[in-house]
Amino acid sequence: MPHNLYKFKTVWLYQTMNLKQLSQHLGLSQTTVSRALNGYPEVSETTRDRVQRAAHALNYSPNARAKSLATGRSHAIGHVLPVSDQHEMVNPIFGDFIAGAGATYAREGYEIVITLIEDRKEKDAYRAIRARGSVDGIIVHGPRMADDRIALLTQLGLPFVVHGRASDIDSPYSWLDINNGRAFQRATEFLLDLGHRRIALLNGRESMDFAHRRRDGYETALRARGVSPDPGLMRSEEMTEIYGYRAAHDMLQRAQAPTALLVSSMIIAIGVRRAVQDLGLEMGRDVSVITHDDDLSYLKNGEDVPLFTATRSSVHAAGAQAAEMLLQLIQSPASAPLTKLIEAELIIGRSTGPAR
Amino acid sequence: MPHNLYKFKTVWLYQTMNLKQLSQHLGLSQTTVSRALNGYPEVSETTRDRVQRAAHALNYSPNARAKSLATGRSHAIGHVLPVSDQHEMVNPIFGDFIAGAGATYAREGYEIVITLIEDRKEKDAYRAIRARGSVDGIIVHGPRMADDRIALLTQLGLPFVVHGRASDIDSPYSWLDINNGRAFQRATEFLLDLGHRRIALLNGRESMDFAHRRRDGYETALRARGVSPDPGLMRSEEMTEIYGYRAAHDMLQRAQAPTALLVSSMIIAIGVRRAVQDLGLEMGRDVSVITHDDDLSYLKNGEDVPLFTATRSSVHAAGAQAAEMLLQLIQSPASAPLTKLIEAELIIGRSTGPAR
DNA sequence: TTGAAAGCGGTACCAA
DNA sequence: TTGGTACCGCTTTCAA
Repeated sequence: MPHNLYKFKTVWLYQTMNLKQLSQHLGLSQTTVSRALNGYPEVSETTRDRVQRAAHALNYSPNARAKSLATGRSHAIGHVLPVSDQHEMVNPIFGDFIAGAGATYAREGYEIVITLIEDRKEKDAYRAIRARGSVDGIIVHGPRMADDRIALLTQLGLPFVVHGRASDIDSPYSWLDINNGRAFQRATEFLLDLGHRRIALLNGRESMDFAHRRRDGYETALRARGVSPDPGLMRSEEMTEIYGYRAAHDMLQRAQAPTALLVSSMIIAIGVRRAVQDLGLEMGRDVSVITHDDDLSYLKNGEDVPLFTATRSSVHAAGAQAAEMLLQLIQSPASAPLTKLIEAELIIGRSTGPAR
Repeated sequence: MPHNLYKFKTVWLYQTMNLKQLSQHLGLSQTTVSRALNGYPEVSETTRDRVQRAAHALNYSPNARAKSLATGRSHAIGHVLPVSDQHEMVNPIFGDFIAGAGATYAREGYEIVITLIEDRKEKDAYRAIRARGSVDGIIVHGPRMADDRIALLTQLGLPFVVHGRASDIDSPYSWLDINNGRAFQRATEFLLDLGHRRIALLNGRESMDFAHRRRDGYETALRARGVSPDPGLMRSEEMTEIYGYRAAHDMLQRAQAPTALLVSSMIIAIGVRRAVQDLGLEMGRDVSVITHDDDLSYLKNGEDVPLFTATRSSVHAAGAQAAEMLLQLIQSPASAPLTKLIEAELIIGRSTGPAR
C-alpha cells in the first residue's frame, strides 16, 4: 500500500500538502500564506517570495473543493449534452468545440465538466446542476426548436451560453451559432446555378434547431428559383453513417434520382460516398455532393468546383469564442446577453459538378 | 436583476436551498435530514419519507463542493487529453468514448471533468490534478511509447485507467485497449490473401503507442509472407483529413503505386477517398482500402469483400468498460491493476478487392 | 504587514 | 431514533 494512503472517516484517502501544513512549515499563519499565494498587496515581497518558493518546492496546490466552498466560485464550466437512448453517439465536431473552449478555460484557470442529460429527466437535471454548485456557468449544446431549457435556465439564474440557437424564444439569451440558414441557402443556390433541379437534402433531425434552419435556407433558395421542394428528396434523421448510406442508396436508384445532395454532416457523407460507390456512380460527375462540417481547408486553393462547409477548425474557433462569452457573463452576471453569428466558409472541392 | 442574486463576500451569487434551511423548515436537525437523504438505517421511515418529500418539493440538492470537502470524495472522474499546439483537433472517437463512459458515471452518480494538458507542462499538471482534489480518479488518453505519466501517476497514488497501453513499462497498471497489433496484422494478412503485395500504411504518429502497435502488426504480417516492408509505403502523421488526402494522392500517382491502403482513422480515410476520386480511380477496383475506427456495422451482412475495423459503437462500449474499471479501483484502492484487451470486429464492405 | 477566528455547506462521531 | 458539535481546507473580516 502506498505510504501516503490513510483512513479518513470511512474512506481511504491520499495525503497531500495543505495550507495548514505549508504555513506551519514556514512559521507563518494560514492567512499570510493564502494572501501571499493569491497576490494580495499587503504582504511583503520578502514573505511572498519565500512562500511562493516553498509552495513550489513542496508541490502545494490549493484544494479546489475547499477553495470554491470558501469563495462561492467553483472555477468550472459545465458543457451539457442532451442524449437519448436512440442516439448515444456524440457529434464528432463536439470534440473540436470542446478543445477550442478548453484552451480558453485553461488560460483563465477554469475546469471543464461534461454532463450528459437524458431528455426524459431534463428539467430536474438542470436544477440539480444549479443546486450542486459544481459549475459557475454552462454551455448548452444541441438546442431544439422552441427549446424550453432556455426559460428554465434564465429562471434558475445560472449563467449560460447556447451553442446554436433556439427559435421562437421571447426573452433574450446568449448564444453563438453558425449561420446555418444562410449556409444552406447559398449551397442550394450554387447547385441551382450549376443547373441542378433535383437537389436532395439529407438533414439532421428537424426537432433540432440547426436542422430546421438548414431546411429553411434550402427551401428558400429553391422557391426563389421557382423550384418547389420535393418531400421525396428530403430526409431528416439522426446524423449517422448508416443513414447517409441508406438514404443515398435509396434515392439514387430511383427513376427521378436527385442530381445533387446537400449533406448535413461529414459522418452522413461517409455513408453517402459508400453508397455512391456501391452504385457504380462517381461524385462530381454523376451526382454532386456538398457537405457541411467537413474539413476541406486543404482544398481551398484548388481549381475545382466550389463546395460549401463549416470546417472543423472553424468549430474549434467557435468553441473558444463561446467560452469567452460565458466567462464574460460570469464576471458580470447582470450584463446584457451576448450573441454571435458566424458565417460558414466557401471552399473549393471536386465532389460538386454541373447537372447532367 | 434576478430576485435570487445576492452579494456574498466579493462576488455575486445565486441563492439555493441548503441543508440548514431545509432542516429548519422541517423542524429537524441537519444531522437527521442528512441521514434521511443519504439512506442511513437509523432514521424512522416516517421521518425519512417526510424529509424526502420536502427535499423534492423545495428542490433541494446537496452542494457538491461542501459534500466532497466533508467526505473526501469528489464523485467526479477526470478524463485527461494530451494536446499540443500542433494538434488541437480531438480524435472524433473521443466523443463516443466519453458518451459510453458517461452512461456508467451517471448511473453511479459521478461527474466528468475534462482536462486538456499541454505536453510541455505535463508533470506539474498531473500533480496539480491530484492536489486540487477535484476528481477521485482519472482516465488517461493517448498513451505514448514508454509513457512516463504512468510511473508518475502510480507514485502520486491517484487511481487511473489508461485508454490504450504504454509499452516498456515495468510496473503493472490498469488499462483498456483495442488489440491494435492483431487488428492490423489480420487486415494485412487479409490483403495479402487477396493477392496484394504493395500495401501502404497510413498510420497515426508513431510516438503514440497505438500507432506503434499497428505498425508492428502490419510488418509482422508482411514478413511472415516474405514481403519486406517498404518505407516508401509507410506514413506516420497526425490523423487528419489533409494528411490522408496528400499521402494517398502522392503514393497513388507513383510508378510502383500501392494496390492497397491500410488507414488508421476514418478521418484520414475521408481524405483518402477524396484523393482516390480526384485521380479518377475507384476504391475496391483500382485500390483497396481498409479503415480502422470506421462505423461499418450496417455493412455487416453484405455480400462484399471483408473490411477490418473497430466501429464507433465498440468505442462507446469501451468507454463504458473503462469507466467501470476505474470506479472499481476507486472503491478498493489497494486492489490489483485491471486490464482488458478488446478484439476489433471483422466487417463486410466494398472498399476492398483483389489486387489487379 | 501579520494573525485569530468565523464562516462556506455538508458529514460523522458521540451523547442523549 | 434524534441532536450537538467538531471537523474538511480554504478565504476574508476584523483586530493587532
